Amino acid sequence: MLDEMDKLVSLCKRRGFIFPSSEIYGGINGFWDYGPLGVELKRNIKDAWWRDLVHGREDVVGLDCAIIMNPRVWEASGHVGGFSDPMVDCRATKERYRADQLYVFVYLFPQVNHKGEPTEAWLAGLGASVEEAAQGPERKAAKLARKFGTPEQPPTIIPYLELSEADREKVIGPSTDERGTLTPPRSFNLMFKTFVGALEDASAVAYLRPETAQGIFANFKNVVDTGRVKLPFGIAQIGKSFRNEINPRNFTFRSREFEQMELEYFCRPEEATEWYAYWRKERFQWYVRHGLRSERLRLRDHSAEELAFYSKATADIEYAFPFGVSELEGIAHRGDYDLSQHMKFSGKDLSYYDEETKTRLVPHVIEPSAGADRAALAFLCEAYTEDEVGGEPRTVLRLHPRLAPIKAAVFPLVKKDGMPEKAEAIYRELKRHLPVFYDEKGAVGRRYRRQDEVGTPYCVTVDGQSLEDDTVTIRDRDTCRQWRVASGQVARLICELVEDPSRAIPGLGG
RNA sequence: GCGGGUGUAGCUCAGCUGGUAGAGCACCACGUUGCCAACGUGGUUGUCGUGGGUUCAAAUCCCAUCACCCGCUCCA
Repeated sequence: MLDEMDKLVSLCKRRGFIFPSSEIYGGINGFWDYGPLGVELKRNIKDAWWRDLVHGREDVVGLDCAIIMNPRVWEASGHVGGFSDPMVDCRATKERYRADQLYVFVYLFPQVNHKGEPTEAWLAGLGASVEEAAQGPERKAAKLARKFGTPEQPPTIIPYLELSEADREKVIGPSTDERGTLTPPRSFNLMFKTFVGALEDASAVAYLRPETAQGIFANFKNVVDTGRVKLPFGIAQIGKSFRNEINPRNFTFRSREFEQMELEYFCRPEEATEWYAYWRKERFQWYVRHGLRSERLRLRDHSAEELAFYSKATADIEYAFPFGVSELEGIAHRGDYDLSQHMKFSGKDLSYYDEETKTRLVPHVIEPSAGADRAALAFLCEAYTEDEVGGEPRTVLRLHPRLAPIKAAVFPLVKKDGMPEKAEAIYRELKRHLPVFYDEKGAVGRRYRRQDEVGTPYCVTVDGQSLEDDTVTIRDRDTCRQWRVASGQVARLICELVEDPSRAIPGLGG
């Protein structure tokens, strides 16, 4: 029995939504390709976001930055320095520790060794603080004390990162009784590194951006100078980002190349809390409006301990995927941290002159940062449904019509009596306005089911009556109900339905 | 990165202790059919993940490698 995620992955492959990248060469971990239907779905998600956050508003402008930027951008943002935590592995037990959470306790026991020196014990403990780390070594030291006598004084405590190479060999790891099993700290930088220009030396190193946000901050002054924007205002960007994840997992959820939809909303410091509350609510509602209606959608505020040091408040919009509750979008109140950092590193003044108060200020920023691929995956998971029609099982993607890759399919009921010709004419007319699909093969029931499986919300069928009175039926994907409309009205009706499915009015005509 | 599992047709999978690769569904054509996965007939599809080794002979045994899944780790 396949679980829900397996079924969805299988459907995505079978119907052309998502493929493993470079599959004919065996694939590559953490990268995925969107097929003919997947690209439409993802594009629709991005379009919906752009339309709602940029075109539909008067206070947001768009931007499209280069993926490769001056490396100093990532020094200012903290990605080069603090982006990755160095890790230490235990060769004996295969445990892995964060190096900054390893402390070494050095005890001196009165019993002397062959050189006449006191016996040393280098015991590593693990914890976010020295106190927390102390427990393990204390226990081991107590054991040793029975053999070598009570330690002469409290232990010397050294963070593992500060140990010399030679001293590391003396350390007994938290999970062993053997010395020298810990590796040197190794850092896993999550940024993809490359070289700009022909020479592959240190001065040519550049990074693929790990987020789109910094491009917005780096262009803040340009937009203020040229965009005729006034506080409060936002700058939006959709684009690819890259993180060399240690362990990509869960289908497309954690990929090494992914697409972000980020908004940086700049405002006066005293209004920031209000705007944070606004965007926190607004972004949650956006997912609800596009079909994540169920209790599987959550809004979770970060606790004080969880907050990044510069953030005044952060909330995650989470979705209960089959593989667990995971983040779709984070809304962060980042204060003036980012602009201040770039002022410091670039030496440029990024403050804003407020005409109203006649003062200069560094705006605060609210950052709703969403993953387009994660949204696509959530919408697919939410839409995937198995139900019964006339006693037969059916797989249907109940995607919001605005997101559906194909908006309507046009069928002749059977392939004769001029029905195909009439259906094709309707198809061509519809295709001028919307992505639509024509199919005349096999039984009509099978064609309906095929469209259900890829989420096509409406099917238009030309039947015997169509040839007499020039009407056709429109079938609704979710209810399988049909109603009859004049064929000349089909295009307008489908367009309206895609924008607002609640307008469906069965009973027009007959 | 570590440990465990898996990899055979487009999808789901069978293929035993080595002996000429299969099923269901899907897909295509023709006929039939006239509104929810119908039927008949015919047909297409695979370097058995990849590379190497053992063997007269490897989907099957061994080694390596890649990918996916689960757990650990990580997720600024």
